[in-house]
Amino acid sequence: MAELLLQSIREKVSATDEELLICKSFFTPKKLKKKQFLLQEGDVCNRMTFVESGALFSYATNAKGTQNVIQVAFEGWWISDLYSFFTQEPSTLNIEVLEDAELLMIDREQHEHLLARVPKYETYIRLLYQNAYIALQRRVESTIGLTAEEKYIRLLEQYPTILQRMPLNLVASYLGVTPETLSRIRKQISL
Amino acid sequence: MAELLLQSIREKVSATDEELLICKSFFTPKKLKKKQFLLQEGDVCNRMTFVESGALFSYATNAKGTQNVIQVAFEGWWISDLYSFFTQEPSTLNIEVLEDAELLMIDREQHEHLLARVPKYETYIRLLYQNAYIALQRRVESTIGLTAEEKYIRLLEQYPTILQRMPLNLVASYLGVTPETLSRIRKQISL
DNA sequence: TGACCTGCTTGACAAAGATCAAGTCAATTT
DNA sequence: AAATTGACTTGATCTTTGTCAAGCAGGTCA
Repeated sequence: MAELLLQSIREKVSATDEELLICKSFFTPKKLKKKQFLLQEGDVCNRMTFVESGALFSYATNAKGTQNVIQVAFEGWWISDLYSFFTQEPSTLNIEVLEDAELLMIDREQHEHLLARVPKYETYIRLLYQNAYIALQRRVESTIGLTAEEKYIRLLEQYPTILQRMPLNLVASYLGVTPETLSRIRKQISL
Repeated sequence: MAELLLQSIREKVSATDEELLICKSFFTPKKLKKKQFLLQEGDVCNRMTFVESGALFSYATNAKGTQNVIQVAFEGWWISDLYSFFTQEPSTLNIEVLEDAELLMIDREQHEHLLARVPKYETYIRLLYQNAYIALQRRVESTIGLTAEEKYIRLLEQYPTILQRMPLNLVASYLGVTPETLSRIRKQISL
């Protein structure tokens, strides 16, 4: 049940079968159903999670009570609140299941052990962060520099999957606009 | 001339003096004056840069021709266009000097060599990315979820330095608002 | 079957922020 | 000293987006 994780590691580093098996042994599987929570605001995030199948999303709730979608993770991606994970402070995020999911989880201690024991794992994690950072920076660029319509079009181009698998109110929240505005933008574009 | 870099490494990992010297030997120093460019849109970013002193900022230019500040790097921080650095595609960003700066630069080949030769360096880089990712995620959260005024106040709280060392039009651009709006917000708050 | 969600759309109106144009003040240039 | 430039502010107006209220279609539940 860790095919995707091992594949993800192999894509980024050249690990031996033995190293892969060691990695695998550090993870705990878990299944969650749609609408269940992997993390709730106020709790400490004590695991990093790899999505083997299904989909999850993380969001923050602002002063007005509106959800802001921070991240969406489909199969093959990781999700967690790294801030809470590393500081051990209570999280300000919720992580909710979007589609029934099979997960692989690793706690902080095991993560540290694995980093020390398998250098290839450290390289894998470094490359993960690197790519995640680059992707986020592009998101910041489009968030601060584009109109709602431009942001939507860019999302369509870059992550068409998101739109096929997420309800539009979450897409709106990911873009930082209201569902009404997104609805009007879509109408506008289709004409 | 690499005191800050070595200090930054020591803060994150326990490296021996020998390891630190090896790291240092892989970097090339360079000085740039205010308003000079470290990278121009269209060029490939072939170095990662550590700021020993001074300050730089990176920005993208959108369709309307407005600058969008992506990152600001004061002494002790890194700056580069990682997307271009790793893909070797032309950059869409400019990196400009905000205050006369002393830099330490490493090209991609040297970076790979150093990662392979000094495992502590890899750990250092991993932790850098990790922290940068966490910080960016918080920026995304405030960018999509808050009003202009709330964003400004949060910036004041989290990075008061930025406001003391950056002209307000760049702060506005960092926040994704016009200089006029920022000016009115500041007036509003001070009353 | 009917009541009830959920996801999405539409309309009227309000608010936030952008744009355009002008003006101030201090620092720099000539 | 006069002219220029850069950083910032102000006012009037326009555009974009948010808010509130309502409605609809499809799926689910009892």
